[in-house]
Amino acid sequence: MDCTVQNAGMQTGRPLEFDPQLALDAAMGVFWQRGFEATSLSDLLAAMGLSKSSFYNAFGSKQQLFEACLVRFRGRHVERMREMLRSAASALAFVREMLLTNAREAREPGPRRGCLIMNTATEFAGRDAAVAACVADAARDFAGVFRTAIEMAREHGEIPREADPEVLARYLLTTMAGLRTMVKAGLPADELEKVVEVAMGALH
Amino acid sequence: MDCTVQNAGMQTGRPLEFDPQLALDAAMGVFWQRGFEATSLSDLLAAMGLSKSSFYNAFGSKQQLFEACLVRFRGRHVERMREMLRSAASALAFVREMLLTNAREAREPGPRRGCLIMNTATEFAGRDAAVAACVADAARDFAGVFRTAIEMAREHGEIPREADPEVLARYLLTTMAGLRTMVKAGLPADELEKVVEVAMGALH
DNA sequence: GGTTAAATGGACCGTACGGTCCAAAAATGG
DNA sequence: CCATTTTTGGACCGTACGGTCCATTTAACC
Repeated sequence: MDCTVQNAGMQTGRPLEFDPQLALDAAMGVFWQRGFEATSLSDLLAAMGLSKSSFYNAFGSKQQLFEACLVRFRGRHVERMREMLRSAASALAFVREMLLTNAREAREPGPRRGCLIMNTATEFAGRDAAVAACVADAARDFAGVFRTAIEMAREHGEIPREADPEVLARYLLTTMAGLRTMVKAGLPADELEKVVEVAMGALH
Repeated sequence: MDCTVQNAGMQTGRPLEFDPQLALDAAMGVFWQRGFEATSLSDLLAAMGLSKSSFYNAFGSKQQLFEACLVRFRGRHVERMREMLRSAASALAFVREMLLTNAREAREPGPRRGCLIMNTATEFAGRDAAVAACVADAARDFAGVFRTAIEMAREHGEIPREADPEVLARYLLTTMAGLRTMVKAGLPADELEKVVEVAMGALH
């Protein structure tokens, strides 16, 4: 990130040999799967394909990299949510699909990663203010998309007019976080899908 | 634990100088607050007031101690839930109170610990089978109490007769986990209390 | 008070951690 | 092909990790 900015202005000399964005993605994957504490520097170097020097040149420190990953994750997933909302048959259909997507991680074969933001809220947010801020920002963004969906649903009469979009949005975010936790706790996907239907019942 | 069992049979020689249960409680507190990875052996020794030798004599290893803490936490909190249910004005009142208790952690001044079981599900359960089993067992117990409450509520006509207690119980557990995550993410208590009311709406 | 069994403090183990530093290599612009 | 600028690998830093070991102390039983 730093280096990108530096090089943007005027560069002579050897250009970067790796793609910082790609390296960031790789790092994000590791953090996502293992969390901050359990991820060692070597884990990161291996995943990113960097030497230690390049790593510190480009990303500063483990924690700075982590924060960059949080920001990247947030941006990417908020965008994905917005796309889902745009292409959904209805606002409520989007909400259901969103929750189901979370529940269905339990069906995937590999390890359960959950959501990087929620994982971080649980593991790390209490100990570092900067990280806590990243998490809070991301949570606000996610809730914002839900809020938009709720407002749309209200316009279309899918949910009662007196519903409070802000509260319902936070409720949906809460449910999402809960689903991810239950996936990690080992509940099977089909039971979580039933839970989603119950959760949807709170909207009308 | 080991030593307790050993000593139970027939002991001559010096008796234990610390209370294993108390030490276990102290360790649980540290793990609860910081998680497994972020808790160092010295943290544990300081909190438990033990020397390294006594620690390993009595508890085997950091991870064995952690699993013992999980079991203890589970037992204690399931019992606490059962008590709450017993002394509640109604089954639904218990459910509401339970969720509100989780939401209100956001109002407490100190650091947010969440629920040791949920924290562990998020941080650690994916990496160790024994720990995952502890988490799954605890989740089943918690859900069991909710299930009992739902069945009682159904008997008393507080919720529709056609409700599925098993699914609703899992829904409540999911909501609980979500609330704890949102507390850690920094949402204020009064907003989470509104979320609880929305969540209760899914029961009827 | 001797014997015995267990707990105790503290030295010690190798390893891995996150992070720094530097000399050498390499790719661009002129 | 030279000069410049940056990357690069790898040596190196001190620290802390989780865990082992042992000589000593301690308390209970006879």
